[in-house]
Amino acid sequence: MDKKITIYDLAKELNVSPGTISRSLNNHPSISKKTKDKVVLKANELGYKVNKFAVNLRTQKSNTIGVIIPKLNSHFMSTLLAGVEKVANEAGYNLIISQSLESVEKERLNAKTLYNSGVDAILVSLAFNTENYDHFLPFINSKIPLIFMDRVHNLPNCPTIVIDNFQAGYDATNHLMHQGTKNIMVITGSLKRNVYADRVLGYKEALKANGHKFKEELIFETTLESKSVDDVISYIKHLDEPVDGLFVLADSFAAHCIKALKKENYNIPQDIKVIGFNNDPVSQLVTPTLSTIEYPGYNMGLLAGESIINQIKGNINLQDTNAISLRHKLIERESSGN
Amino acid sequence: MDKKITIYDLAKELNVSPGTISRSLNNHPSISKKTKDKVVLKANELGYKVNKFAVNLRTQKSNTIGVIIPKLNSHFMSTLLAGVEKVANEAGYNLIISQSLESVEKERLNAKTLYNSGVDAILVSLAFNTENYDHFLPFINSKIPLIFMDRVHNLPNCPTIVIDNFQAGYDATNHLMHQGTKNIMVITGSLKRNVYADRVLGYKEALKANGHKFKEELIFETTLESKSVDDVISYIKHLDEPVDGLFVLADSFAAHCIKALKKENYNIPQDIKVIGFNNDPVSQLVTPTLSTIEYPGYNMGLLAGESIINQIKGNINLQDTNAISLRHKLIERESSGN
DNA sequence: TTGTATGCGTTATCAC
DNA sequence: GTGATAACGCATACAA
Repeated sequence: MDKKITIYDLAKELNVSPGTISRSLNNHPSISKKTKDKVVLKANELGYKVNKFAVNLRTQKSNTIGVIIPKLNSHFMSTLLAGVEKVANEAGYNLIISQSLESVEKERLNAKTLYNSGVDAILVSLAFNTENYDHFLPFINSKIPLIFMDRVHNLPNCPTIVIDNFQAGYDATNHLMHQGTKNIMVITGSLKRNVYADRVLGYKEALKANGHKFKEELIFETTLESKSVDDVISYIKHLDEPVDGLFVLADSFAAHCIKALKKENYNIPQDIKVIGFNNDPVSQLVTPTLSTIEYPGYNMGLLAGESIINQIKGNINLQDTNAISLRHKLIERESSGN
Repeated sequence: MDKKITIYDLAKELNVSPGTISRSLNNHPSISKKTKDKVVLKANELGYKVNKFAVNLRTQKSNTIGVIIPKLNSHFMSTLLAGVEKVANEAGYNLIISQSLESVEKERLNAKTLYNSGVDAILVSLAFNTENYDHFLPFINSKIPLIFMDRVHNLPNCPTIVIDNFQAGYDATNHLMHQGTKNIMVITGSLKRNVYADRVLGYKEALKANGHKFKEELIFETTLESKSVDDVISYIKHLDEPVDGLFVLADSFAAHCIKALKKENYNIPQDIKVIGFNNDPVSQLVTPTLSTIEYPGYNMGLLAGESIINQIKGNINLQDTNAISLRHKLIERESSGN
């Protein structure tokens, strides 16, 4: 375990050539079973371990997949990542994970670092404020597979994995209206991001379908961080026409809103019906329990992992899989009940 | 952006030797500023980018830190990781993250993979059921820095970063008793892990200090997964002497317990006072809000990152930092009130 | 089926 | 202050 032993050592030890050692270890078809067995045995005996650095240099591959996500410590993201990790791991790939912390600058830096690290592929979920996508060009130009997950953007040859946010927004809004709400406010994250923008579009469409008029002042854009709750509440309190429905595009923030509203003596769901998004564990733990849209984070991760590995290995038809859309589901709980 | 350009290309282009290029790019002191500038300029012009694979092979370093944690999708772990990532990133290190999913087998596999990947160091938080630590030996023998975070074990030359779980357990129990509880039950994760075992020790000590007798049947070991809540509740219901205090060693599980108890018509905190652990966001969102022990996950991550990088760079005295203990804090909320 | 030889792109040791 | 040159450890094209 002290000195590093190489294929040359094995070669000397067994009186064969280094090439034979290399081929044996890689299970190359042209090597006799006898030789292979001999080599593998000796390798184990001497505690041989391939030098990945050399392999990487030789093959110009790293067996590594880069990941850029906004935040590690959100339930959705870490669940998604757990899915990616599972698949990647089983396929023998390592994950290099970096977070943009919702800032383009950091995202740009991360992209550069990952590119320079020589990742074989990259998985991205965009930051709140990304509007320019040039930092992904190196990957595209170098034909390094790039897949967007959840927070996506259309770039040539970059598949996307999403849910139908438009339909989900529609479903949530529709549900609230069926429960009798007339004046539904939407609390959203950055509208630069498809996940939020599309849900808002769905919201608008649902209003229309139910014969309601869209009012700009009922869209409230925020960072969805807990500290912003007060802004939301005071905004709600000062609206001319009282809000009776709240569509919050993240469960964790919805939970904070519910808590703050209760403190202000609003009854949920009697005064205001609330629906969230994500089916975060917290949605079942708040009082009242939170209606929400189920969001298949883990499956999204699995799928992203599988897709990117297929792309690395080249066994995929890009045309076929330009956008994968997963199924969402409305979950009715107490916060939107009657 | 098409063809990869190397230091040889730059050398030819500028009529100097590859060595000079390399030195210039690495800001070697023996190179004249004039040459350096010239080289850097040309490098940018041609879009030169170092080949990390070659650098790694040459230096036998990867600028990469491996991480093994039980689960990505827990608030504490992802927060801790966010801290590590921040430090590592700033220091130019990449993180290769893998999860054991609370299984030794997977942990062992991950360790092997990371070792073979040639990580420069490794950060570990142990799985529930790890009892044999041989899979970490290769790192120790190869003098690859290894630091345990939170769920730790004492191995030679492997510093640990923890909180004082004994004291925290003591504090939590003591608090409950000061609130008037007489019969406190502990819901714990695997007692093979220091984080849980030490808290239970603290619990026992607090009992003793308050003149109470320890009863074995008041320790309930579980996976702390939400599906196990029913077992806990039915156990509680069938105890001879009614439980009036609950010390749950994870907030998320405590939240589930509270919910289940309320469903069984227990009043919290009147019938049973509850305290959790971690100060997970959910602790502020449940009703009643959950008393807990603040757990500095992010700081732990920062510290782990800093320590491991110091160790990689060799500027540290191992003796001095064999165990770093961070400060915890009791947070009193409604669930343990009067 | 196996051996030989070269190159992957750097860094580092000697020279000069 | 700069240039040659030899590793680093492996995979592979070409020979045999």
